[in-house]
Amino acid sequence: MDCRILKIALDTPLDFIFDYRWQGDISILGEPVAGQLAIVPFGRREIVGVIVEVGNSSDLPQDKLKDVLGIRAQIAPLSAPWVALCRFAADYYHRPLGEVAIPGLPKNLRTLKSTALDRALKKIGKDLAVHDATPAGMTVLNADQQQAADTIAAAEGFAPVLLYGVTGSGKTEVYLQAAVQILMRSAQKEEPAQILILVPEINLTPQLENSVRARFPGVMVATLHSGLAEGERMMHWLAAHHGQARIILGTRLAILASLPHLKLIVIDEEHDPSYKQQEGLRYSARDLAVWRARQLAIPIVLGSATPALETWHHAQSGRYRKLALPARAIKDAVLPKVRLIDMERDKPADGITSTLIAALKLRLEKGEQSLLFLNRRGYAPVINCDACGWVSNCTRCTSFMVLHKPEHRLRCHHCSLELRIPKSCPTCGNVDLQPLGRGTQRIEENLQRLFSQARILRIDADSTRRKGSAQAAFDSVHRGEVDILIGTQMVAKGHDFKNLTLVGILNPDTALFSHDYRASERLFAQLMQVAGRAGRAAQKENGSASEVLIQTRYPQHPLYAAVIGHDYDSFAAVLLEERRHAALPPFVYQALLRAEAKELQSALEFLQLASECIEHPGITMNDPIPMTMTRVANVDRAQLLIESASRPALQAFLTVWIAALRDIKTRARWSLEVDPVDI
DNA sequence: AGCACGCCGACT
DNA sequence: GTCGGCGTGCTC
Repeated sequence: MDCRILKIALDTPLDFIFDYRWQGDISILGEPVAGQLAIVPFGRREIVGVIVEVGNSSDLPQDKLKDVLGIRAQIAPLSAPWVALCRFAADYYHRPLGEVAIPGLPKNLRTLKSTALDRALKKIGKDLAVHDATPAGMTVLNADQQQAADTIAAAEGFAPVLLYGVTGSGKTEVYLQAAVQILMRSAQKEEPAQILILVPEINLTPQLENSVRARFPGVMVATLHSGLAEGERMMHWLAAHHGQARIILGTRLAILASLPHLKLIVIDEEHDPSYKQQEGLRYSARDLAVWRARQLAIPIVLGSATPALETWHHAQSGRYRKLALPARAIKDAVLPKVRLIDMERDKPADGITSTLIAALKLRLEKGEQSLLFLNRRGYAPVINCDACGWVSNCTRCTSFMVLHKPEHRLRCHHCSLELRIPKSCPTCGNVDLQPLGRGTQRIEENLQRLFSQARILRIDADSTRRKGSAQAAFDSVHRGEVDILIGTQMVAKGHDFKNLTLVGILNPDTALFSHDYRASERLFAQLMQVAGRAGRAAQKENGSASEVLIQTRYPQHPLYAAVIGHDYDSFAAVLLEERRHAALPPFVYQALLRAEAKELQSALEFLQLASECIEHPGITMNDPIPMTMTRVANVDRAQLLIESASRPALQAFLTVWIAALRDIKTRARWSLEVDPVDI
C-alpha cells in the first residue's frame, strides 16, 4: 500500500513540525492535502494538528513514526494564505507554528468523534439557503463620509487607510458603506466576498453589532469573541471558514480566523490597547491585520479619533493614506466644551470639587444625564492604620489590598486573594483603620449623600459580574432611568448616551508622570473617548451645550491644553518628536525577555546570563531589572529590554538568541515578547 | 504544555 | 501499608 508522510503542526511549546504516517485508502478517502486538520496520537494523548506538507519521506526512521488517526475531511482545508498568516505570526513572535494555528480552532474540531461537527455542518447548510441575499442599498451620508467610503471601496490592491475622525463623526457609517459597495460589487461579479470588522470589546459595543445586522438584513453576520459558548463558536467559525458569513465581527482573536474570501478589513478604534494580546502568544491584532491585508492585496481601514502613534507616523510619512472626517456627522451636534477645574484653588471634598457639584446640580435640574469617570474600582485603593503605619499590603503581591465596602472585603486586584475587612489593625490593635484615596464605590457613596433625590448608578467590573448585568445597566441608562452614572473605563467605550450632557473626569493626573512612556498617549485617547460620551446626539431646542469638566492639579499641563482644543494633531506631533529624540518606538524596535521565579534572584540571574550568552552587534542590551510590580501571586518577575534601530536585525538576533536561551540551565520560567507595550 | 514515572513523608 | 508531594523526561 502507498504510504504518505504528513508533516503536522501541533499545539505544543516544542518548536518543530511532527511527521506521521498515513496509510488510508486513497480510492475511498482521497489524498490528504496541506491545510487539513488531522487527529494524531501524541505522547499518551490524542490531539489535533494542521497538515502543513504531504510527502513520502521523513528524516526519522519509519518505526519512530505513528499513524494518523483521522482526517477532518468534512470541512474544507484551511487555505494556503491562512497557513502563511500563521507561519508569519509564528516566525515574528518566535513561537511554534502549532501554538499560533491551533488554539483558535473550535474545540469540537479537535476530537476524533465528529458528531458535533456533523450536526453543525447540517445546520449551516440550512442557514445558507436563508441568508444568501444581497446587502441593503446606500443610506444619509455627508460628503466627507461618502468620499471616504468611495475611496476605500475603490481601492485596488493593498491599501492601508487611516480613517481619522472624532467621536460622532460617523466612522461606522463609512465602514458599512464601503462594505456595502464591496459586497454589491462581488454579488454582481458572482465572486463571494467577506468583510472582517474588528472591535476592541464586543460585549461593550452591542450597538455596532445591532447596526451591522440592521444594515445587512439579508447577509449572514458571524461574531467571533472569547465570550461565545462552544457550540456558537463552532457555528460562527464554520460559517466564516466555509464562506457563508459575509460580515465577520470580532475581537482581536478574529484576526486569526479562516476567511477564504476576505476583501476588506476594518479595525475600529485601532489605537485601543485591547488589540494587544497580553498573555500566551502576545500578538498585536492590528499589526497582523495589516500583514494579512498586504498578503491578500486588499484595503484595510484603521479607524480612530486618536490613532496609535505608530499608525499616525505611517500616515504622516505617506505609508498609510489618511482620510479625515472633520465634522460630527449628526446634524447640529457640536464638540463638547472641555474645561479644567484647578484642584489647588477649588479643593475637593470627598473627591468632588464644588464646581463639579454645581454642574451636576444644574444638569439634574434640567433633567439631563451626567457621567463621572474614575478609572479605579473599589472603595479605596488601600486602608491604613494611623497609629502604627500599617497598610493593607497583599501578602502575595507587590500591591495593596483594595477596600471593597459593599462586599465587606479587601481584595487584591492582581491575584485572587480576598479577606474580610479587619476590625482592628493586625499589628497594633488600633480599631480606627482609615481608607486612603477613592474608588468608584466611594464616589458613589458621596454622590448619594450629595444628591439624595438623584438616581445614581455605578458601572464597573464589580457591579457587572453577573452575565448580562452590564447590558442591563447600560439599557437602564439609555431608558433614562439614571441621572448620574459613575464608572471606570467600561463606560468610555462604544455607548452613545443620547441625553448625557455632562462628563466629569475625577483623577486623571497620575498618568501624567508615569514611568511608562505610553501613558500620556493612552491618557489623551481615553480622555477624548470619555469626552465623546457627552452630546453625541443633537441638542434639543431648549437643551444646553454639552461640557466636559476635568479635575486636575496641573491645569497648565500641555496634555490638557490639547484635550481642550480637541487637538490630536499637535499633541501627536509633540509626542512623536519626543519619541524620536529619546529613541523610543516607533523609531526603534523592541523585544522584552521576561523571567519569573520563586526568588527574584533566580530570575535576575537568568536574565544576566541571557544578556551575556551571545554576541549582539547592532542590538542594545539593557540591564535586567525587576518588574515594577515585582511579585504577583508569590512569583517574582524581572525583565530585560533589548532594542534595535533595524527590525530585520532585531528579528535575526532573536532567532539565534532563543536557541541559546534554551541551553541555559535555570529554574526561572521565561518568555519573549516582540513589540511589548507595557514596559 | 500535558502527562507519566519515580522516589520520599503523613494518614486511614 | 498507601495517598500524594513535585523533580525530570518525553512527546513524530
